[in-house]
Amino acid sequence: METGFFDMVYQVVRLVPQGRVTTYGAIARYLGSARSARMVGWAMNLSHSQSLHVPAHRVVNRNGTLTGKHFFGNPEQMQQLLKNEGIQVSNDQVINFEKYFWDPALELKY
DNA sequence: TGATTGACCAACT
DNA sequence: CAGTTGGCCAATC
Repeated sequence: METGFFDMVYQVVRLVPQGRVTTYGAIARYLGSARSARMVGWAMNLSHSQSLHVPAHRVVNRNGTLTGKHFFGNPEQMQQLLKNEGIQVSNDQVINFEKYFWDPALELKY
């Protein structure tokens, strides 16, 4: 098996608990500070195209902004999914982002 | 096959 | 304070 960066990204994102969110940078940092957060967004782009079960709506940028909302069926889809998990979103930003933030480096630690 | 780009982030100018 | 640049990996042109 090729242990590509993308595969690891998918693994981590899949482990994000419901009602929690993480960031591109946090994932990238968790996999190795030498990596870059750009790839995480790339992986998400591919994940939507392919039939991978990745909750991309739980991944936002470090500011808590829904940068990838436009990549869902409808831009409202991402916000609705988060809201459905009990996360309030206003103006494309997660309310109390720090509170819902799930850092793999802290929570996962593997 | 080389160059470009892409859902980011932090540092620098 | 806003715009630019470097970094990193993989896919697309």
